[in-house]
Amino acid sequence: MADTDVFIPALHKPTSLLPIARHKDALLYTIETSPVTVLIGQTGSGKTTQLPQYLEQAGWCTGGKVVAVTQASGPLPVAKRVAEEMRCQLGQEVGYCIRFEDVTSASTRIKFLTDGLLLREALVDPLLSRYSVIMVDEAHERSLSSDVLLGVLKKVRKRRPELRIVVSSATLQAQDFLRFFAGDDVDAEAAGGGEVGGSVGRIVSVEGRAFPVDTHYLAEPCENYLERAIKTVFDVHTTEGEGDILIFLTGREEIETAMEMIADRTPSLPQDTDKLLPLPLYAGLTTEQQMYVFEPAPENHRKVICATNIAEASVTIEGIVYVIDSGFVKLRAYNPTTGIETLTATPVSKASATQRAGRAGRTKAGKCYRLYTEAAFKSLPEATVPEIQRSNLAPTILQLKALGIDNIARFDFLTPPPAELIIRALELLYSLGALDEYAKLTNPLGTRMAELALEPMLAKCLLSAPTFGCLSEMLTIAAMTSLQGNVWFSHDIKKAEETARRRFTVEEGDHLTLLNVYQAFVTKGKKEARWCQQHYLNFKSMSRAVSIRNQLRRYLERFDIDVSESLTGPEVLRAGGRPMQERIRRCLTSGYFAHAARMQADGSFRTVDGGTVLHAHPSSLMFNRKAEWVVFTEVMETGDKKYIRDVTKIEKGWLVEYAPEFYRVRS
DNA sequence: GAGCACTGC
Repeated sequence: MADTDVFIPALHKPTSLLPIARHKDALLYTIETSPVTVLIGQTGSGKTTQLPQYLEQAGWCTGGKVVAVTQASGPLPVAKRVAEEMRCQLGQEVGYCIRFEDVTSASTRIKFLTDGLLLREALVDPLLSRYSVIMVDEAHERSLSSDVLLGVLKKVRKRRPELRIVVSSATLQAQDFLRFFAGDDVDAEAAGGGEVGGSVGRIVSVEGRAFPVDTHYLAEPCENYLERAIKTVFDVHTTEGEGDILIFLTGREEIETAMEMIADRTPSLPQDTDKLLPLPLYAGLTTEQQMYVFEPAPENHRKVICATNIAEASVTIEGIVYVIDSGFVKLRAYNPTTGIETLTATPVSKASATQRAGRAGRTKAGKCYRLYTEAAFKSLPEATVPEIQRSNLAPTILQLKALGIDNIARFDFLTPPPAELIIRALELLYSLGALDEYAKLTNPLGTRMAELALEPMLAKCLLSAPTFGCLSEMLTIAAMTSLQGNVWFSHDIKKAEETARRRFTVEEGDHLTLLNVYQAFVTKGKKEARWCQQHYLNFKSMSRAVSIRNQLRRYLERFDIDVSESLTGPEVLRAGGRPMQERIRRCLTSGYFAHAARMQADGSFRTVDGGTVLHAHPSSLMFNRKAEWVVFTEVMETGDKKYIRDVTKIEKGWLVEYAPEFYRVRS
């Protein structure tokens, strides 16, 4: 959760002491004379907070121009700090922009925003003409949107030679970025390291302010890293000095096991030693639950934070002196042949392992214990495979098309995605009617789908809803399914939660149930937190659904689509007397026909081609109900099972009715 | 019987 960053104590140190201050003149000179600057700046160098201020002072904001800094996540804390340093009110000279919050004004000169948002701005202003400098922060993390943004900026630069691009990166990938922007430019190809460069770009290095970290490896590979991690915790605790411990694990289940193991073995500690305080940290926790890891340990206690990858870059905790690295991370990948996403524990990259170790050296010299051998470390890949090479590219391609980039194969990707990913995405977009047979964006369907902040299949449902007469309902369903599973409160409550959920159940499936939940929330629940608590619903998620729904409604109004708000009562939905629920299910079929499956005698499902066995996710109504044909919003493979989420009953005939071509090809 | 991390004019 992005707003956890709010709890990180600000580093109120004189800014003149930050390492970057010594490089101010050199940096400004490089940016002045070179269109692209790759800034190598370690954590604690001050690059994100100081450089924008230097640029503003140096006159890069004259004539109403703006310096933009894109962040992978949570621009608010950085913007807040810079506003404090500049002694201005947030939203005036310094502002930020996230999905539902535009805290900027006419006087904003430095704007922090997410890279996804800047890409969306390019839809309206393709040359991003209000910006004099665009800094892409943490570009080495290689998120899908920052990669696409860099490709777009490369194009923009050719038509706006005065634009300055700053790419902030870790050491490892700096040359790649420079080479990318240099393109065919022979000059820059010769660019060496350090502070030299060619005509297009230069690299500037700013040292960080981290303490040394002493890294330890296992002599022999271990069989069970969880067991080994716990042993290491107790070894550190009994033999090493003060300081908290951070363990990198792969997921919630592992974290819970680790915490139990620590608690179980704590009694074996000698009476007079300090106690261990195990704390969990993963994205699935609420903001309140995450807060504990930021609080100092009570007297005579040592914190042991059991975290997922969230602690690698997104969340910073002060006071960590010992890091224990399992060497694994769960990564999402997309299989273009089956169209199924997988979530599997994978060995980390060297870059990741280095970043994890660095977390031990933020307050003083620290130690990192890697639960694998040095040989194993040496055989790790240098960097994680960039998202763009392992994602469903349908949303990305739709966006690129909307930006006027028609030839996707020739688009300048930092690293090109595999052809199969592009082909699969083009096929899907064609079958949805977003692209024509020449792979051109259709109008109005394709252009509207690209503008909606929804994944393509859902966007298609929403845009075809008026013809089914269920627009208001589909707006709600689109908002609710975009939340991705945080609607119900955690499953430890079990029985009570099941009973609560049953009140909202609509037999035809999860989508209609979610619609029912939303309608109850805004009517009976009066959008109140207390009502949510009574019904085991996540108030934050429900409020977010309201925001998303409003945003989607505004899009539709802009498309001149009539949005009359005639919410259907649950009685009508449940009566089953065909009207609304059938129209909604037909509408869902018109967008999710590629996600259809048939239930087998044993309760599992098979895809239409019969090739893949799927299981209803235990959070789905269809987990313990009978259906024949269904459509679903998501399929994910974890462990050895493929789970479908948000499942709704349909009629077989509807598939052919709404996707004749798609199903003719396959039969 | 159960999901890494972010995010969208």
